[in-house]
Amino acid sequence: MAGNGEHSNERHDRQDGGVPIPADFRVVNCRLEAPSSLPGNALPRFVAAASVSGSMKFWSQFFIPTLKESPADAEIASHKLLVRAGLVRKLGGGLYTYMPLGLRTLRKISQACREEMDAAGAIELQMPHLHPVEFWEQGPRWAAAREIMYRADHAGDGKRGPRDPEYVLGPTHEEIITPLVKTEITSYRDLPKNFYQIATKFRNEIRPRYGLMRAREFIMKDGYSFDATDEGATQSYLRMKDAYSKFFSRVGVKAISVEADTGVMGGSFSHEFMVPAEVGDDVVVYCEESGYAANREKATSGIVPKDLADAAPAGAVEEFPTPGVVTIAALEAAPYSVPADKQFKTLVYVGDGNPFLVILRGCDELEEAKLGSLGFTLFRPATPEEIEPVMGAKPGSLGAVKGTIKDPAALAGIFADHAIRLIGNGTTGANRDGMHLRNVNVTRDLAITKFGDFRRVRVGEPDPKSGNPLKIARAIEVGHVFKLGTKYSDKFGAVYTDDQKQSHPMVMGCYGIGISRTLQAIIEQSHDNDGILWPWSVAPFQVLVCLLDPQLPEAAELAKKIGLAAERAGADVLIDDRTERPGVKFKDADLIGIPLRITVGGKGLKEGIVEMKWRAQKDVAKLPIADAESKVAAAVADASRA
RNA sequence: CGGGGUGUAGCUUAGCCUGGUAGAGCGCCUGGUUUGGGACCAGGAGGUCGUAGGUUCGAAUCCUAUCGCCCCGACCA
Repeated sequence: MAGNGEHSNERHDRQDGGVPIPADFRVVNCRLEAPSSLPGNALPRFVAAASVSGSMKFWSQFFIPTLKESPADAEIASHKLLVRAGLVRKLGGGLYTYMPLGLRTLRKISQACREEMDAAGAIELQMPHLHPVEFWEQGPRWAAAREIMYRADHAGDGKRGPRDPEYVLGPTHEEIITPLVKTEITSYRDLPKNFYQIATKFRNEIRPRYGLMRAREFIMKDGYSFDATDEGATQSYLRMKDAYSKFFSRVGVKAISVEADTGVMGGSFSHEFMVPAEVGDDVVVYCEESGYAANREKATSGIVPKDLADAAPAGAVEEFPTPGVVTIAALEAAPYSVPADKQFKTLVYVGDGNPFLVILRGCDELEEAKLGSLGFTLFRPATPEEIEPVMGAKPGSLGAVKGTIKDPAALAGIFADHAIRLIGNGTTGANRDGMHLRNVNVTRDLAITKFGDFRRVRVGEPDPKSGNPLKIARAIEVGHVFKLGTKYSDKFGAVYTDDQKQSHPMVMGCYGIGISRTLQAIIEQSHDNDGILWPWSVAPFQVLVCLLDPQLPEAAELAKKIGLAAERAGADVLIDDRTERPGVKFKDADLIGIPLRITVGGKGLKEGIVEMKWRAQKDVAKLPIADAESKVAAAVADASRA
């Protein structure tokens, strides 16, 4: 390239047949050095860029910045290890650079995912990250989705002009793939189809934390299936669920699938893949005996017998004064002494602008996610200012007894948890401050719009299947399969024509795997006090040749030969050729967690041996030098087969 | 968005309460002694104490604002 900025004035000047340079691009003092002027060891090398494996790497020429101490902002083991082992570095809250070592594992996870998706019949494509906002505005969930979306306007002078296009950064891609399929697929002959991509997603997490666990920018495999029939969609769904199980076991993650919240979509269903972990921010309810497992947002229990008969009224409703009593606990105490499970809890929510009531037992907690089944697009707890004009009293004295609500016409509904039928006759607020009602009978006195399951399940309650006590554990969600139905295809008009010339909406499913989150989940699930224990399948390198005396030519030569033997056997090999003391090398080796370590040193050479040690095991095998290459190759072959 | 905390060298941090012009460990550089589980000795570089105001003779320290980060809650894959 010419060494001045003259051509910056020429529109679309071509540089050496390369890309055109826009007229406003100014080249200042730009000079490219000829490759021959580079020092010999800096000559560019061309290797298969997309390949995870490749020629073995030498630590001294690679880049693995390990740390002795954990960063101050890391709370959990996997986050600390990610940073200490040099896998990631933080740019800002919820934003991480994948360092060379971390990128290798990330690629292996992606590749395993890709292979399982392909094997299950899914087809890879790649959609833009930058979405014209109209696609979202036309979609069925713009109001809710915009809360987590980033806007991406042209930076320019810092303001978006009225005629500038407006973009958002994609948090997921239903709104993009559905219009695509609508225009490209119109016949039943082209169905079913299942598309996926592995791509970065952007979500404005209210509170990013735990490193890659909850990030603003993260890598996700997202897939979307399109079927002609509901039955076909179920088949697609089950095929994906099966592929997910294969994927997680392949990358060494013990994930369990649980029933998940389906939100506003009646008739659809959903499973999440969960990794049990102390630090998980999801909660799983399960029963080992029956195999029942569900996200707590969705979980039900069998505390209400199916054959429960409604209680007969215990007497006339009676108002009694309760000055200052505004909590369940206060009414439980003397002198009232009403047990919490004999109280009605009346909550006021606002759904799409209209207040509605939720009635629970006093001893139960609302599981807010379950309100999603009521069909509101957005809902939230009502404020005290909103409550009083409708109910006639402040929170603490509320109830749903017929005739006591000040403005019942304002309510969008009164929704009751099934468990209130266990109360039969109980106590509730009178909708007059300082007053409650007793002898309130569920059937006689309450005008329930609809019964449903709204309460949060507690540990030890009977499993809905077997009746055994339910257990509860924290978990990390790493995958989610969702049968969507026609929510998006209806909205975007993604229809096909069947063999009777009839038009139908396609039946969709969507499927996500948190690739970067899985990376961290593996570490969270597989580490010890010294560092990471990588599963063979995703280890950034599988064999580490620990060369203790790189200055000894025969040691260095042997290390290289063993490394090559391991590589020929199918392993990715790292040779630690740094001039560090042995202690440092061993500590680093344990920290970065390469599964198989071969130690080559002057001391061993004198004995005529090298050492072979698995990261996950304590014992060290001494291999005669003559056997070293074949023994290592055999170990690699064994591990690769497992 | 509410509550709490915190910001000092690349990393981990002391000093702050009680104002007097910044100290350690790790890492890094130089030299030497070492060399099979994070060596030792000597020397060295590196900090406008997040930023902006204010109080004061004097501010890392006190006050105000602001930004970042962390924790709890709400919310969310």
